[in-house]
Order: sequence, then C-alpha cells, then structure tokens
Amino acid sequence: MEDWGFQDIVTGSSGDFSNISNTDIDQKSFLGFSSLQQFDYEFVYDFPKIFEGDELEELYKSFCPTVANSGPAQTVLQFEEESPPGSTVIQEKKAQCFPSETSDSTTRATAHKPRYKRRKNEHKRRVVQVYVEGISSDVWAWRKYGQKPIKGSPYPRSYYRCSSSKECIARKQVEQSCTDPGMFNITYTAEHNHSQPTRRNSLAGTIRQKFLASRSPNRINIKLERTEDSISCSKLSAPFLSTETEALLPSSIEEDFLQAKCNQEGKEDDELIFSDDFFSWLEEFDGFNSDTLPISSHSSAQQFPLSSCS
DNA sequence: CGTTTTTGACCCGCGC
DNA sequence: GCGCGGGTCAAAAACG
Repeated sequence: MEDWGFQDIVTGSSGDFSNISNTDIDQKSFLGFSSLQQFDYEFVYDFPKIFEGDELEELYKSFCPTVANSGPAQTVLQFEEESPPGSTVIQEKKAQCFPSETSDSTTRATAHKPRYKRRKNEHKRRVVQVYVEGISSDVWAWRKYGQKPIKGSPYPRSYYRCSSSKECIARKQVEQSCTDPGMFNITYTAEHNHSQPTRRNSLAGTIRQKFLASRSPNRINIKLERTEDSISCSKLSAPFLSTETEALLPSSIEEDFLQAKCNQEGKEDDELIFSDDFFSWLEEFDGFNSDTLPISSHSSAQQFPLSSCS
C-alpha cells in the first residue's frame, strides 16, 4: 500500500504537488486552512437545498452521529449534481474545499453542469470532510470494490459499497485531501435501502490503521509561512491525529527547528525530522488557532529564510 | 472458511 | 472513431 506511505504525505515538494508551483502550494495550503477553520465552526453550508429544513441534518446525523455533538473534526458539504448555470456558490465552495480540483480551468470550465450523464445510481451526492480519527463516526459497513488514481491528485480514490445488503445501492468514495493529508474527502452516493447496518463497520478502523501504520513517528507534514518579522508553522496533519490542524511556532523552539533544518541538509522544508520534544510541544498546542495564539516574533531574523541554513 | 481487499480488465460518457 | 478519465467488475489474494 505505497499509496498510504507517509513519505508520500510528507514530501509535498517531491510528489504531492508536482503539478503546481511552490508558491501555489503555500497559497493553496493556507487558503485551505482558512476555509477549514471556518468550516470548523460552521460546518454545514447553505448549498442549494436538496432536503428541506431539518431533513438534511437528520440525514447526515444518521451517517455521522458525532457531528451534532462536537463537529470540529468534520465538515459536511452537499453538492447538487445538476446545478443551474451560474450557481457560482457551489463552485466557490468547491474551490475552497478542493483547490486542486478547481485549479484546472480546462477541465472545470463546465463545472456548473454535470460532466457525464447520470448513471442509474447517481442521484444525490454528499461530500464530507473528515479527519482520520473522525472516520469512525461512520456506522455503516462498507466493502471496498475499487481504487483508481485520480488525475491531479497524488492520492487514489477508493470506492466502497454497502456490505450489509447486496440490494443496497449506497456508495461511498474516500479520497485523501491534497491540501491536508490528514483529512479525507468522503463522497456518499445514493442512500441505504435499509434502516440500520447489519454488522459493524470495519472500514473506519482499516483506514485509521493504515494511516497510523504509514505515519513515521519522526515525521510531520508541516508548512512554513514567513512574514517580515515572524514565522508561522502549520501542521497539515496532526502528528497524533488530534482534531486541530494548525499550530504556530513560537520563538522558544526556533532553535530546535533550525537544528532540525541543519540536520536535514538538502531536504525540503516539509521533510524535516523533528525531535520528540518538538512533537511534545506541538501536541500541547492542539486546541489553539491562529486567532487566539499570537504570531511569534523572533529576534534572529537573519536565520531566516530557512533555506539559508546550510 | 466467510469476508474483505487488491488489482487489472472492462465499461461508459465525453471531448476532439 | 478514438483516447481519456472516472466508475465498476471479478478473480485471486489476504485477512480474521
């Protein structure tokens, strides 16, 4: 399962984002973060309604019962398959959620209308963004029946069908996010024709197990952003799978950070190997966000940009 | 031994 | 008609 290799997750510059420039990576990553943070607090968006009133809420509660209680780890989106022309809201929301999918103007020029005619079981689609630890909130049992590489994405898309009943046409697609490898975009197609799963879901545990197995304990997918007098350090996927995805790097650990940089000469910024102390520190910052945590300023500005460390 | 995953082949709609 | 990309099938392998 090399597709799940954490090396692939970490080495963004060597493969994950091979089709876009480094500048694009930073912009897209942080645009994505901005959006996701919004999602954390407003995780249900006002897309064109397929369901009325509380019906939608009840529907996705049935899929993700923890959403109603906590929510921060999940984002529930809903796209209508046959959107009217000019339904730019959907396109904008899609651009926020899946920048890599919308970056290709040639393939997305007609995004307002279905690319293909509907197949028999393509009626409704719901898109859920969920962190790996939130996958367990899916109570249904699924059986994988296919996997395909997706153009423009470094991660394959997996196809699942309901394993509770042969007659059930419910489908599920799982795709790792380009901008945050710790997040998964899950698309539900059609609905279950039975009220409850007849067996426990094993898919969630499988995905989580593979993600954990693929994660090197000494690596973290990290993105740096500099301003004139500060540096921010963002986790693209939490090293211990916590729900928060962003942390800032205070001046107190800059030395540690620079040491890691110097020990990894020739590596890209997001390939850095950090000490256990760094991980411990980073973990403590779960629960913070850029609004509550002050941007760190550092006195040794000459040590940055980081590429100057050799 | 039943269930699930893997994976290459196949199918389908679309653009050229 | 042909090639491409996405979705599905199905046989073999792996899993529990």
